[in-house]
Amino acid sequence: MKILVADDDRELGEILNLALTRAGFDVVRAMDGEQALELFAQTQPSLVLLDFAMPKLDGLEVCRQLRTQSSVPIIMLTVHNAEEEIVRAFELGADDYITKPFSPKQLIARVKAALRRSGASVSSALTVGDVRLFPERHEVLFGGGETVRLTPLEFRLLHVLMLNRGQVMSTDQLVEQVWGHEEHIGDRTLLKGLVRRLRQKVDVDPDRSSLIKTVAGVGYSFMA
Amino acid sequence: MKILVADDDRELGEILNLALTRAGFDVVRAMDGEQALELFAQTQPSLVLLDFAMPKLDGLEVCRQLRTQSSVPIIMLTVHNAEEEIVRAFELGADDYITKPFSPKQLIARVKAALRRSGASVSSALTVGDVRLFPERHEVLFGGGETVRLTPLEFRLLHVLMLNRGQVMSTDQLVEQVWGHEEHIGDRTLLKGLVRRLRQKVDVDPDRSSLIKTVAGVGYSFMA
DNA sequence: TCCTTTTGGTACCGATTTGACACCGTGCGG
DNA sequence: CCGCACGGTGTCAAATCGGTACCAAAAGGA
Repeated sequence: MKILVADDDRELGEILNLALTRAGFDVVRAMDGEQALELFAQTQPSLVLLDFAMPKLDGLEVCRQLRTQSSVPIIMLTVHNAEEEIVRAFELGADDYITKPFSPKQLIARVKAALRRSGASVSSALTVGDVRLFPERHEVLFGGGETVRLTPLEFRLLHVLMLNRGQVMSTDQLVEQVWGHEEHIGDRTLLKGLVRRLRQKVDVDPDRSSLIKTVAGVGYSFMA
Repeated sequence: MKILVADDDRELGEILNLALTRAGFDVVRAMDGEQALELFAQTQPSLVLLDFAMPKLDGLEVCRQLRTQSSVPIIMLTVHNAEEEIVRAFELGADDYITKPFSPKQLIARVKAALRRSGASVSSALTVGDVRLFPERHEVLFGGGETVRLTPLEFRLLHVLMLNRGQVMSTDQLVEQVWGHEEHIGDRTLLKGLVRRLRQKVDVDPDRSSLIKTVAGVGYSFMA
């Protein structure tokens, strides 16, 4: 279970890191607000710990922006007696807050509680190489950050291929999983067309060989 | 989400009433301690705000009696420096206290925090970006302050979309959740019409792109 | 009741997506 | 050398999809 920690205080960050790691979480660290948003998009954590005071973008702004795209649990870290900040944070959709200083024990308890409340709304981002696919958003993101618009069938094909990365999928398997039913089995024409259109969108870099490898006489596989 | 406010000070009560209503809560008012107990039994609120000084039964006594029958969150309202009262209130099972005078923002934050601790769903008001939705009133409030009235179906659609912010909801999912059951599944016509009407009301700023993003071939998602 | 609001439904337009054809080059076996 | 199977490409028509306008039925309030 991944947790994104956004805090510019190196020392505090280390404490958080240690406590969370010891509790069995994977920690991803951001040192400022911009980086936090970036890492969120990349890593799709299950929970976010946000410090209020941060360079570039402060915690409130990060919170606001995260809330426009995700309902991930957000816990704010704040200094004592900052009522005003806390109120704003709740208004912007934060789930909880912890005042510094706090005990690691308390932190873990809050984190677990927030995760429990959020149910199992874990994001299932699929990453292969520098291609990331978000099923719940129907979106594909490249390492650089560019997104590609895919049609429903293109998306399903890519999804299937990425779920089975490295493995060769026979044409029949692919046809069945993409189109869903028997009628088209045995017909390679449709798959040919679809693979072509998908390659045009996905193979951004014309130098490198296609991400979708053809295995002659069998089918296709994604990446090597 | 209902909140019982027990306070004999008419002016203060109005402030409380307004602040809570604006935050999306339903307010039930009691003018004295007896009435508070009575209304509690009748309306079963999710939280109780209790003034210390009240006719018939004072706040402490009401608190004590409520605790014999319910674990509802209780927040006491007290004048400044009434240490003794505060200690007694906690002993009798109060969850939090607020000293008068207080800001509406602070009040809301405390109320939400108490509700959250109690395990109830945080707030009935749903905020995404600068759009806030009030379930009970079938109304949305924008950052600027303008409100828009929604019809029941429009409201349900927006509610579902906001609850799943950032995620793409398929047309079938939406149809099922808005209309309730199968009869209409597979029919996009109704949804088209509803989305259009909702957009007309919600997309106040004609410059910006619609808050309701259409994901071609799949469905819609709510973004700010 | 009458009038207003809300909802269901039809028709049409333009854009996108998809299915389907014919054709091309390559590699292989006879 | 020829024919053939296979995968890739160009192209295009048909189907689908989303948006809009408009209207009629249904529901709700005064």
